[in-house]
Amino acid sequence: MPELPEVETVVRTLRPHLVGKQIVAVSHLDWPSTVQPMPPDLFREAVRGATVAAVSRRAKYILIGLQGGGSLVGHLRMTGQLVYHATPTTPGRFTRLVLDLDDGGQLHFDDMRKFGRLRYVAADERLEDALPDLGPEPLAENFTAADFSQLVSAKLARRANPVLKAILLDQSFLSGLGNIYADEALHLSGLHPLRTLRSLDEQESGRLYVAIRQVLNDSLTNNGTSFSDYRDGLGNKGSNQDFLHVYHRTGQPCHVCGTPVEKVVVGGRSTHFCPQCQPAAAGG
DNA sequence: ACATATTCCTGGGGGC
DNA sequence: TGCCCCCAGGAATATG
Repeated sequence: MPELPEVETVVRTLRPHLVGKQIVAVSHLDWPSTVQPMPPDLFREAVRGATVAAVSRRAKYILIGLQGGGSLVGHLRMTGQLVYHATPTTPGRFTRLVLDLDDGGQLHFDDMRKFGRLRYVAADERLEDALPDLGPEPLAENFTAADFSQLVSAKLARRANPVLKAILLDQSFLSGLGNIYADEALHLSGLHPLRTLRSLDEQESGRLYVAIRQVLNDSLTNNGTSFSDYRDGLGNKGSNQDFLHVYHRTGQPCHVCGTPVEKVVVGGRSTHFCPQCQPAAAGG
């Protein structure tokens, strides 16, 4: 599942191959929902002739800025892959969209499950209006422990008290974490996923902040987690799946204490934790 | 405000 | 071998 480190890796690997290139045609588009809400014909028309000015990331969104101010806003969801091919390549079984570039290369959007999107946002539309409400970037240099603590306080001040797993998945609270890194961050910080936000003391909040940044940075170093479908912008796997501590390790020994990893469902999401390293709050 | 269910999708795994 | 069922899950949406 592409989360912040995976999307950032895609952006970094695509950028040198896309910036300055002109999109000469949309040569394949077999799933209209991929470019919704714009009808496929209008998408082809809007994108044809555009030149890529920049490739960046906001939360789990891939932003391809175009000269003239338009943008392509991509989200890989579960199984999406945005891959640059240096030479024309026959669309695969799961290729939903192909952009032909003026260097003879192509940008393929492959997506088995069809949840991914690559939307065109016109120059006269505000990019922030095209994106949902998104919390801070956890890896931003100016995002400090104090900022995180403030974020928690603000949430609590609104009479909210979600469980930790749920709040870490809430993109409007903090952006970029998904199921893998939420579980990994809670394990690294020694916090049970069903602890509530209000139950955190200052030290635990600090540990969680450090752990979030640690698991994301570690995964970036490993080019992301290729647990199943994730590939970078050149089609290569990451290696962070070899270093996960709890995610998808149900029943296997905790790397820290040897206790079998447990799995529960929180908010409809499978949640993995070590009952020894991540004790439940006293009293339940 | 939060929890839960539903929708979108399809490959793959478990059960028989 | 081959069904059927159900699961995986990010995010939007609806309902309690």
